[in-house]
Amino acid sequence: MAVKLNPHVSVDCVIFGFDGQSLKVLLIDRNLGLTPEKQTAPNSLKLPGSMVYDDEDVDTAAVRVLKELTGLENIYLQQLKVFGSPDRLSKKDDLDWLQKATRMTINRVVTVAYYALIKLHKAMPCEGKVIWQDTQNIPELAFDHRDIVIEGLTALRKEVQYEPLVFELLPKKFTIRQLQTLYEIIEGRKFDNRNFRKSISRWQYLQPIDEKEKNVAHKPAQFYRFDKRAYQRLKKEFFE
Amino acid sequence: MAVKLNPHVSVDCVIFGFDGQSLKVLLIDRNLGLTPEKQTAPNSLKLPGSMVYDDEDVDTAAVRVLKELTGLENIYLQQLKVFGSPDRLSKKDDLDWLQKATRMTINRVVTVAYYALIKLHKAMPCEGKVIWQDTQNIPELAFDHRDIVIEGLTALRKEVQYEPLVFELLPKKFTIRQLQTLYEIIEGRKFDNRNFRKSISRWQYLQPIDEKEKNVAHKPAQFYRFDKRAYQRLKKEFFE
DNA sequence: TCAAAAGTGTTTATCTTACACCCATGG
DNA sequence: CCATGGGTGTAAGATAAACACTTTTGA
Repeated sequence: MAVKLNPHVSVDCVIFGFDGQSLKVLLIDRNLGLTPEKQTAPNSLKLPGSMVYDDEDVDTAAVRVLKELTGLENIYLQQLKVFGSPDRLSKKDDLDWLQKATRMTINRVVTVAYYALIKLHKAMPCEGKVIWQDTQNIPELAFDHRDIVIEGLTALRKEVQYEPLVFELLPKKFTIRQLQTLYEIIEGRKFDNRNFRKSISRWQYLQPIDEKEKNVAHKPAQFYRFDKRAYQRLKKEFFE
Repeated sequence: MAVKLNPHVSVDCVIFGFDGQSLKVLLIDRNLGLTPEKQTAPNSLKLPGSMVYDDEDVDTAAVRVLKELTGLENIYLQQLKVFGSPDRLSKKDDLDWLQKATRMTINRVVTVAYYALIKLHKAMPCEGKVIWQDTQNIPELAFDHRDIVIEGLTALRKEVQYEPLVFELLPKKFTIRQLQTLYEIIEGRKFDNRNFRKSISRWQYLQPIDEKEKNVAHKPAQFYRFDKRAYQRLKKEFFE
């Protein structure tokens, strides 16, 4: 076999956000700002991503993509899966776009997919350039990015059972109702509010703060915060 | 930035086996069969792996490595994690070995790690060429392979909680005691035998067969088998 | 005073844990 | 007949699930 054995390596990020009503995923529209004749048809939406630079750690590349796009650092970020099929670039439009965008001759890209959780209200720097797509309804996307998003949703649904990931999606202060709604959306089922409150009342790292809702036409809700230090301490104790 | 952006991509497999007493991981000794002056010092042990061929799916490369090494197909195989630090090849011995083994000039390799579960008694084809290392005691290995093994153990311990992976490690017919021992080793804790039997008695996919132990100096144990079809049917029903 | 969401307890069923003895076999 | 591991049940505590009314606020 004549070997070249050097595919390009990229990272792609499935970035989740929660706006209070639904779970969203961040997509980039390749056509924004282009004249119609230059636009890519028909699947112009893609995940944010980048080639991995020479001498750059793969995980670091994912952090860089997040930073460049949202301006945020210290974001919850996990490797999801490698998508390494040789026919990932089989759609001609995608391949053309990639060659133009990178100004390189590219035959193959192996991508490392990540998923990230952000506090949506904080990520405003990227406003205008991006689309927050509802996860209930993911359209066809560029490359195999729709598969990647679905894989990300599956991973999130699994992990949320064992890790307090929801607090990465909620604002710093939040109500029990917001917390419950988020769990309901991610898990795709409803909870009894009393039983929900009972179960979370055992979470010592969930702490009421000295503040309530204002200007609401009903009994104002107590705000809570996630005490990350307490969580890490309790977790450590548990493993001893 | 002057970009080359084309690291080599490899796969490495953490292959677990269970011999009835302990959990083992398969390692390759690079020095076997070499004269002393040609040997790599001092960490000659490595994980089985390969470069990903041009036009070869990354997952397929992992399947190929398993097939070439053990002769086995249809092995339980999962992506574990990508190890993509640029200084993975920082040990000079490792880099030298790699250049010789591949006959290529290589600066960087991004590897996709997998973990696999095999029925140890079946994997005899690879006898002699490999070492089955006890997972209680993983020595320093080539590259970052020790980190990869530890990551594999962590993933196995987590997954075994939610998926019936143990049956991939046990022979086709096995006793409840073997099953319990395997869980105890993987999870690193002891179970009460009565409570263990009670909990697994609910597993409809665990079926007694018409055979018992022979030639044992005590009451012979009942053999059981894992009914994969039943498991998949029950799992499907559960999600509806 | 009404509408709207917040917050609160009890009962029942299920699951988990702790614990001790008889059974079948080979030597 | 003895040594060895196989196999069995019960009671107490913890957890999960079902279910309805009062409270506080703004309009």
